[in-house]
Amino acid sequence: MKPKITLKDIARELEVSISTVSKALKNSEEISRDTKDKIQAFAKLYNYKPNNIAVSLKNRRTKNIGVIIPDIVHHFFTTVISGIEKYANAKGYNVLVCVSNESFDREVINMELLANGSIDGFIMSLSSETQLKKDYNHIKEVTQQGIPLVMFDRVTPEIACDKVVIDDEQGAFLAVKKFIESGKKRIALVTTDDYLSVSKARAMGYEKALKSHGISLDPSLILKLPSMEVEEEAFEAFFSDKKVDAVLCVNEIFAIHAMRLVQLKGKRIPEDISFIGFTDGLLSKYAMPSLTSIAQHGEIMGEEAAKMLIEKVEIETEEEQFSTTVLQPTLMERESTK
Amino acid sequence: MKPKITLKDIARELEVSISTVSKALKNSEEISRDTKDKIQAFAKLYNYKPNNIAVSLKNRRTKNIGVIIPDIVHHFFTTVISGIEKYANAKGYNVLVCVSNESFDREVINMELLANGSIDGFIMSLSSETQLKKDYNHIKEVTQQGIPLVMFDRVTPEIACDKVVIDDEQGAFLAVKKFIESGKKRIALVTTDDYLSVSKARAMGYEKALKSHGISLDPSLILKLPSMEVEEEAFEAFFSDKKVDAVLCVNEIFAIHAMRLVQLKGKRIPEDISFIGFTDGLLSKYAMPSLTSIAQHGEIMGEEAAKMLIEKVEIETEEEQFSTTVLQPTLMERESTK
DNA sequence: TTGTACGCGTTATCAC
DNA sequence: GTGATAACGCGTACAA
Repeated sequence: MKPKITLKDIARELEVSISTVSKALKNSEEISRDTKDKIQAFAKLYNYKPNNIAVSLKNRRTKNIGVIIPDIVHHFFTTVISGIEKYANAKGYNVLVCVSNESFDREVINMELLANGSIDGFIMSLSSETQLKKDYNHIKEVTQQGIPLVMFDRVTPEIACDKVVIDDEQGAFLAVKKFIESGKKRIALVTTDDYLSVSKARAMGYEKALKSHGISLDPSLILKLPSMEVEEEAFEAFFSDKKVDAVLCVNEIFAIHAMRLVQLKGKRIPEDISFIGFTDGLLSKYAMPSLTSIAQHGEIMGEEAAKMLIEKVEIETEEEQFSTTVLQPTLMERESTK
Repeated sequence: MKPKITLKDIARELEVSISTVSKALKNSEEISRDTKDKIQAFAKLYNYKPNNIAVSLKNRRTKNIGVIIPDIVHHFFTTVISGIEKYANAKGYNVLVCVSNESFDREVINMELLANGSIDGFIMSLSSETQLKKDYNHIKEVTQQGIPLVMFDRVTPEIACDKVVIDDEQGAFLAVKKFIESGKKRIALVTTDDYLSVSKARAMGYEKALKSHGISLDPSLILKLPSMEVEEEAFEAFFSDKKVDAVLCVNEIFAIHAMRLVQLKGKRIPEDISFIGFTDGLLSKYAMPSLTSIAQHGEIMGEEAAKMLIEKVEIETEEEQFSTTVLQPTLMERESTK
């Protein structure tokens, strides 16, 4: 009920001009000690704070950064947001989060909305639908307008911008290597369709690791799900059918699910069958048995992305110099392997 | 590269006035078909979109809503955000998420920042530190400025505003009732210190259920942790010491942890000891055995909060009529009870 | 030392 | 039918 006070209000009340007030509050040398004191005291009393919107309009800088992610319920993305928030807040930026919900349309709508002045730059990870359609026009428009963009995790070579990813291929490689070194022979891969950039890279790491250890690839040991949804029957069929002694899953949910299934069938983990999953989240940590997993270091990824973005936002030059930061995954060994 | 085009640019290019352009793009009747066509075509060609910041400044409406949560990595809060986003986006609002990280100072900073014009209203859940300090001045200031506020989950009677909570007491009551009806006698409670509003309510439901079934309260069966961090030794001590046949935990992490512990001690779940946890998240669903839990319906909570907020934001009247929506928790029965 | 004037991009009112 | 003007709140170059 006491609306925010403006420069104008102070000026009227103290019978000075608006610019005097403005300068006084910035402690400008131009203004006399006396008037400064008077104005500053008054401003503090009424708790004056400049209106962000007006400042944004004037500076053409919002101090907001827009984050577009496919999903907020997945642990990995929330850790990335944490990292972004941490760095951005420290630099005085707010974070505007929009969720595309894996939908191309929502991604487009959100980006267009935010691009109209609400933010100084974007950090985003592609929705699966976008990766499927391979339609990146909405993103190209944004970059053409000169709005800085950093992509993370789910990226595409079609867009020239800064990127932060983990070495997914290397992550899968490490996992398979671990299996082989502990004597496993029939190593399965549970993944999603190749249109997801990360799944593709992980599949490549899987193949490469087998090859480099002289094990030939058996395509029947690869289970490809159409999306990130767990499909009960597919799992059931795959695991009753195949004889495998190790399983690499592209996310922890697949892994937990599969572990459950084989345990119900009376197999022991890790003696009969070992498991490794991507995404080192709570599920991995608290699973029974706990799941060895490939940490994607989401928080670091977020910090790094925010750092890259803010650098671009605050720099003046027009030079188009983009870089890709590749973070190294780490294998977190737990009970599901040995 | 090609900076955003403005009304002024169009006006200059087409040699008409700015106001003509503005009206033409709003399809005003005042403007002739011809000029409208010309202007609209030009605008579409150059992909004109009004600048949100300028519109906000003019309307004193940002179409942004600020969300302040203690933690973004916890599943419950992300489901709430999902619900908020869903409803808010449908109504044309953006969601600005800030994380207080359970810190009083960050909560204050974030609120003050957003309150200076960046948002039309707040949705928030108190940080634990704020509940501990019982200092709500930053929130009072915001409401006194006339900024609408909806609190959810962790609320306080000290602030007059709309609220959405679940009936935590009832949730705990349901859980304990379930235990008793399946023949359990020595029912433990694993909770946090009382300053967390929800923990307090849950403890009350626990006591009430025992009492109403003629079981006397045994304080030694209550384990109080100082925070939401798992304290290994405290768990260890509690579960080797006490003889209990059922455990209610105020969050799923406590529950999973405790289940792990007793399983390693050779107890069978649910035959020897049953478990129920709050927060029906992924951990509950995928635990071994899966955890019976009290669903807090975060998404519905978020939608409801967003609905209440946007109603207040869009209504003109000054009447101070606040309401509290109490959602009913649901018991999701899984393998950890029977 | 203080005040005037202008611009950021938009919209609404009023005059021509 | 079209355009000029003021206003939203702020900051700053320039004038007094």
